[in-house]
Amino acid sequence: MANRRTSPPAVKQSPSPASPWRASRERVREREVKREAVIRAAAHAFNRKGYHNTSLDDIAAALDVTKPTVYYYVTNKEQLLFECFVAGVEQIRAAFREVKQLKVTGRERLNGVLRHYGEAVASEFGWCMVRAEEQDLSPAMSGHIKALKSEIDQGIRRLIREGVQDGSIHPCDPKMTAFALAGALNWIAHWYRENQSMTGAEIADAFVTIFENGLRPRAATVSAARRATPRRAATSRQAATRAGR
Amino acid sequence: MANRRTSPPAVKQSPSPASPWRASRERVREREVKREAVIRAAAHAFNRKGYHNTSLDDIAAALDVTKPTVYYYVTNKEQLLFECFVAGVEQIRAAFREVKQLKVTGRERLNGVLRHYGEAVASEFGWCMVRAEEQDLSPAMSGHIKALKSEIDQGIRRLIREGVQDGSIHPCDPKMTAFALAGALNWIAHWYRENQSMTGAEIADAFVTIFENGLRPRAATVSAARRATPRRAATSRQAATRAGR
DNA sequence: TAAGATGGCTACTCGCGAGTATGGTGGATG
DNA sequence: CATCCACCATACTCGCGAGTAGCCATCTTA
Repeated sequence: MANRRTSPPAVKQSPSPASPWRASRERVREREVKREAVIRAAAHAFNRKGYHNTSLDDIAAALDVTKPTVYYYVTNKEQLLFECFVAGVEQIRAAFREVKQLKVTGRERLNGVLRHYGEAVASEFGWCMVRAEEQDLSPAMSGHIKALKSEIDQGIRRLIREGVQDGSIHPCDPKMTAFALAGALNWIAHWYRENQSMTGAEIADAFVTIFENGLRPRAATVSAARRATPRRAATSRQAATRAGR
Repeated sequence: MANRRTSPPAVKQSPSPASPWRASRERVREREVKREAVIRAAAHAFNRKGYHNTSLDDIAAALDVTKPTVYYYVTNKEQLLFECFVAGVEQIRAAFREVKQLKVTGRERLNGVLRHYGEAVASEFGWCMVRAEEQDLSPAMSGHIKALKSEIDQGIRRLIREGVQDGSIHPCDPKMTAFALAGALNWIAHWYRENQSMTGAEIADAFVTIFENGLRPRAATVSAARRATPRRAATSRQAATRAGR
């Protein structure tokens, strides 16, 4: 029941071009594409108008189809929200896995996760991930969501503890600090919209810099000269995180 | 239409104890008490179950009355949310007024506001203040709310700028910093519930400390010794904030 | 070309919840 | 005592939106 992706392993190469299975596999793939389009349309609508103010007719209209068509791909509205949530959270879990490899200080690993976290929140699934309310979902799915959220929270706390241990993070209460950091990033979903002057990555960078420094002025080590080139940290990061640019 | 409190100036002393107006004034006062009880009950319900999952029958039941009674005191559900929002936001505006008097550094004034802010978010109206969605309200009220939110945002940015100017705050982008700080505090409304191990004030204190220090370790000035007595700031503050430092 | 599978649409049901019409009670006022 | 008003309940209306029943078109496979 949980896994409805009944598609076979689905190798990419087609050994016999005229295989009678080709058309069938093509159909399965197209179905999955359409299904994902429904999820994305839902995320987009939830983003703009909120979960409760979005009807399935709205979502269907955005796809130029009718409501029963949407129900052909998902079982109900609740599941739609859940899938959006999972899509968003998966980006963050990936960030944790990625960072786990690196052998740097705890603070740097934490920063890496926070940057991905911020980007994910600013992405199209950010709203759903952040604002999926337990009250809006059945107990079963609410449990799933709470577990996933807790996993992320614990992961952040762990990174904080490790950073404090290795001296790269100022001594602090891991629980409260995790709440503060995650809260600031989560809130991005409330005010950020595409077509803003900054990208999600830029905002995440800015936040990480703020968290690092704190409000109280620093000694001369990091002087005001840093403000002129705040992108320094960013550029050195780009190569590390997403193997690119 | 906007101001429905038609009660007269309502002086407290009653010159003629047997005045024929006494009963009338008493009634007006009782009506206001009941009206506020409705608002509080609504805030409580919104807090627990969310705005959309709370029916006016729920609110009425919590007060042991019926729905028409609720409608006798408020015009509609939307106004109910709006009043809760205003009640929450008023606490924060009060914090700004209070802090305006003090002649201390910008950072200290900012901290004062942030502490009140955090307390307000953790209070019973916190949820409504933080989560009043523009989409759930009519354009008119949505405009009101946006204006009030913007006022607070601008106030925080101003304090940050002043702190940077007087050297009490590390140079930073006021806009992004304000978003980060307010976001972290706003998020408290999502996870904090009464009967928690910490009070709202304690959480606000913890957050302010985290913001001040930042993640990167500080020089010996503020050493790990601070961690042993994190409540120091709290107790010394209690007398300060309410009734003025 | 027949038979089935797949995908989609039209046209419903149905419950929930916001908001209301109307009537009754009890206390203050003449 | 008659009346009026404040307050509250019973018993509705009514629209919206989630979810469904059942039919039609098209494509696949034999």
